[in-house]
Amino acid sequence: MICKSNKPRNADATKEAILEAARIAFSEKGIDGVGVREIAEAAGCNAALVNRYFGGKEQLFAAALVGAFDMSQLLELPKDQFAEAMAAYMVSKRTEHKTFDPMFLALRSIFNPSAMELVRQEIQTHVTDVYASWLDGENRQLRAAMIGSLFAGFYLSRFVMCSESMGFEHDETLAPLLAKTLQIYVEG
Amino acid sequence: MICKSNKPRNADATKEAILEAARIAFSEKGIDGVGVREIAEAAGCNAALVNRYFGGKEQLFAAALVGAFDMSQLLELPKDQFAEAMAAYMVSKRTEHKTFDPMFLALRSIFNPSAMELVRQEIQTHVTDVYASWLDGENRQLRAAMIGSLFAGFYLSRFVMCSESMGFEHDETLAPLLAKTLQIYVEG
DNA sequence: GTCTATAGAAAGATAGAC
DNA sequence: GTCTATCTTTCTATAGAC
Repeated sequence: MICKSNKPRNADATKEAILEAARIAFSEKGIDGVGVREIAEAAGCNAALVNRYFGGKEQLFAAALVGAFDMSQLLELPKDQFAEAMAAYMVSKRTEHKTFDPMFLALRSIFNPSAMELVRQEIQTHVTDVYASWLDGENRQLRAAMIGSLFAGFYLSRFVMCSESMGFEHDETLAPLLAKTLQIYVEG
Repeated sequence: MICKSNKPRNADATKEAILEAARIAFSEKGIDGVGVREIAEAAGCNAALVNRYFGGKEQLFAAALVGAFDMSQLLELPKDQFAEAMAAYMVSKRTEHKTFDPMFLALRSIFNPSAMELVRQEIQTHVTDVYASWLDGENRQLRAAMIGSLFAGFYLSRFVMCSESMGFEHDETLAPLLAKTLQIYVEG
């Protein structure tokens, strides 16, 4: 039996283990679909420590969200290659169980009002604003938001709803369709 | 005080009241965000009747989903007017509290595995298949799914996440952007 | 630093009274 | 046909032992 008696351990290590377990659990089930007991168990510690170190479930979610989105990779490309590259990235993306997935982290908790506000701010600052300042021309914020919106809809259809019509066997026709769409938002 | 003693009422009327209350409650909070007690209260009856008449919460959700999607309006248009008309519809769409909204009904419950399966089938049959058979050319299923995906992403950004960048003040620039995107899927 | 134990609230479902 | 009462489970959060 593990974790039965008081462990002589490092608080930072425990805190990090809880955070990592939370990122995975929230990605998989959303903030309302997982309990602190479950997260604590995955982290190999007691549920009381979750509240001890993070103050509560909502604050744990906020901590899990910090730095989740990193857009730097794709935005290093020249603008005339972006649409095709992002389309290729989208169709090649796969999801695995029991892993941290920023898009799932955001999507699966977006209907919880408190979590939604946290997600909204994080995405605005670390996704939309970043895309907007990378774009040229008019209506950058709007076009940046449309890129994010397209990605979210795609994720929903393909990985959440598991629509047959968007299955992996259609990747070769899907990619150019996505690229054309993205090109509209890049051009403005 | 209302509904305190046994009411001499019609079972069909009660059942219908529960169903209507469920459509609104599920649209607003999703299947996991609302309890049967709350739905029963809105319907003006007792919580026990929900299970009595529908068998349980999940079956109530299934009943609420039946016939929720009706795409016939937009598909009466000629194909060369569709993209613009649908874009206009999308930007003009508003949501009110305490109303039945099919898109919210689907979206807000899609992360519940049982509800997701029901939603998936309903959308496949009554949305994607309908669009697909209306479209011409190759890859109809995929293009139809992309139209739905775009709509879902738009709904998420604008009405769920309430992104500033997609606020109503941008409708005039948003509409042509959506229309161009939709035109890609109509043309194929 | 970590755990046990429990308070307190809310949920889904059901048996049975009226 | 409708309601009351209750069983059972599950959840967040916390007090306090070790």
